[in-house]
Amino acid sequence: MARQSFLVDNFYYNILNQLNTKTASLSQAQQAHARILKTGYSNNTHLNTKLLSFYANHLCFSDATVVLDSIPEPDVFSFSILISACSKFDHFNRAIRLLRRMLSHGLLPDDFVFPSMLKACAGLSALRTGRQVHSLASVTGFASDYFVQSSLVHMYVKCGQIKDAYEVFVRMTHKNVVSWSAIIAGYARLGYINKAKELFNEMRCSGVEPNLVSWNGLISGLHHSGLSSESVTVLQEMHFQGFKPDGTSISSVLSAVGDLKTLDMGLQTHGYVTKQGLGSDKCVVSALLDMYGKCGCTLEMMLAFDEMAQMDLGSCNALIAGLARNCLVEDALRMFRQFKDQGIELNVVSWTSVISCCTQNGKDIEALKLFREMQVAGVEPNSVTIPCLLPACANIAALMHGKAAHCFSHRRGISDDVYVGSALIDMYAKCGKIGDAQHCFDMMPTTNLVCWNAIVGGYSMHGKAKEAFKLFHLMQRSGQKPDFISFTCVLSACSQNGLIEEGWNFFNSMTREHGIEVRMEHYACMVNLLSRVGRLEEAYAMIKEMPSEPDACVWGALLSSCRVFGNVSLGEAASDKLFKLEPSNPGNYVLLSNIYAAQGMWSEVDRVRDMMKRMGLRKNPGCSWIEVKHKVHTLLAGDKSHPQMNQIIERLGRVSMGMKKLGYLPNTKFVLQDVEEQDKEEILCGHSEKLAVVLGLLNTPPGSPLRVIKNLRICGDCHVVIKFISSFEGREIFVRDTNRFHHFKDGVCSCGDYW
DNA sequence: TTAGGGTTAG
Repeated sequence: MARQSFLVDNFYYNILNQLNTKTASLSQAQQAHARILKTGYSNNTHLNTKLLSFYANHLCFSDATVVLDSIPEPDVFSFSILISACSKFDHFNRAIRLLRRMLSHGLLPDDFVFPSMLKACAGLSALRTGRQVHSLASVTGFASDYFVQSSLVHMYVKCGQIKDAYEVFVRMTHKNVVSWSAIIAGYARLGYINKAKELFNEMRCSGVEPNLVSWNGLISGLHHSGLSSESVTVLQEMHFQGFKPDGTSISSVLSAVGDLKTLDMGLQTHGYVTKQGLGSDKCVVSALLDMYGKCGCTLEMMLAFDEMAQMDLGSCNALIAGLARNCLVEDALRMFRQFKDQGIELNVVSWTSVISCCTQNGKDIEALKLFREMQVAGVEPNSVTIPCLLPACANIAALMHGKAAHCFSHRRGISDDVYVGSALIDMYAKCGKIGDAQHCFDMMPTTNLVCWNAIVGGYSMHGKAKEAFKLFHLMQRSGQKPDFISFTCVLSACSQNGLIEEGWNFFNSMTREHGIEVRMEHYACMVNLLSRVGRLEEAYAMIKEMPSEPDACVWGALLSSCRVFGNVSLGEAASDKLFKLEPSNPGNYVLLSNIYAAQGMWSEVDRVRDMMKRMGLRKNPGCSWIEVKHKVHTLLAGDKSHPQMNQIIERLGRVSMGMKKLGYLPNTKFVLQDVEEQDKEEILCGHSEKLAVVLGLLNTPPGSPLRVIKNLRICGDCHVVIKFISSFEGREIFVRDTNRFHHFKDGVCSCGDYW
């Protein structure tokens, strides 16, 4: 008996020794686990607790869950070990799932579980769950616990609910430097600089001296709220007060300096980093690269990267982002591949950076390929990756890929994220599925400005002005103030629908009622609106009164309508400006040429062609064909015995010959047949600039009937087409290029295989 | 096993 007891004790201590968190390896722990199961010790509370703790602190959450599952009646302590580890290592969703499980066992959290739970809610910005945890803490009497209160302040701050945070804070009977720092950082993070500074002084008056963390909280808070120059000032003040900036202070400030693009200060800070020996701090180095990248100093950035003492993933990511930021797309992709080939374990930030780089530079297919590669590499996309990927789906109308990303977000529990939700709304709207966009919006538990703008913009894109206005007003009633983007959306809806009165109301209320400065895009919408209804002179007057020099969008809007309404003189005026602003854009020349063609001014058409030749631009024969065909349409609709008819048909023949040489299909006969049977009209063109012409054909004045186009086959810039889907309601549209095929019918898009 | 500050992706 005594011998057996000795063996048991020996076994027990051996196992405990094997589970010593500091010295044991994972395989040792797994061996110990196997021995426990084999020898029937799986009911031993002490051993199970040790195992749980080991697995949880080594991030082996699935093994830890197996242990928890094996405990017949797990107690609060078992749960709290796992929950606190999940919180500590940022596995916040898992922590919340565990709390729910714990509650289902009839167990209530204690003063150890509550802070971990609140940290998880803070990390996820999960306000609703955070409030539930707060209620539970009140009911169970833990809401007055010192640690719980500090965690509550932090949770509300991270969820952007500063009033709730302050309410908890003022009720705290014992405020220490931790709670003070949390509330100060909170106010600073939300941009309340005066309140943050006031609280900072109040803390000192109450006898609590700020520490380095308090200062750093203020600095980073100000930077995050966009008050970068204030954050630099606070750093200087902190230095003056005798606090030596550490790596944390410098990382924040370097990021702020980058935003301010104050290279001088960046160089000085770099000097401080070297002098203080902070160059081995990984965050500081990443921030340094980021600063150089933001200041456009890619060479200095590369140099700083090469000088790095130790290879660091964060710095690799900062380098990729810096190259991408400076439009060095190929370099960014090359570095990414190089890091991968070197065996550096790229993380979600690396993959997201490079995907975002592709999406923002027109490499949509590449972005989708990288996303797939990322998943094959076993890197889990997150709530930042999805909003970076979705624009690629939207740009090429890859609805199936978009839907897959939606399902993925749903499975991973990130579809509630405001950025994911907004990107989904935008993707569905651009793929012609406004109903699905609305559904996504309706399903969002919390909405912010970005979500509202996405849905208002979606309806606007679809030409559904009434719905766009309704949501715009609903947004304001819900307490969300509109910004300049919201106004661009509603003004765009007005311009698409020729709603002059509403357009002026929105335009005038922007500054008067909302204090929002009118930007170039708002003027472009108004000029577009006025010109599309034929008020070309008014549009021109507005352009002349603009406070800043109009850009190509503004002049382009006028020129397009000049073509529609056949206004030669204004068209020439707009073209003159556009030729200076965009000398290499063939679309502008084509539009002017169209205006001349519509008037039978063929010598002028030739003059434009010569201009293009001189600029080295090739006018695609497809444009000429459309241009002439348009003229034939117009004439046949009116007087078939028009005196210019022969001239036009002759020209059409010449154009057709030119097209034939280049492998284009139509000939005179075909076109004339086509004119007689307008329902069978088919337009073929090659590149995106021609697409503008095709769309221009459809861009008839509001109120006039749109010509019916049954089949529209376009090769090129699909994104532009998708924006116009609403105009094609009830029609079939084919969008093709060498890699893919899209078919739109009744606003529904189906795509062919990509690769 | 519990609370506050940092860089790189939107």
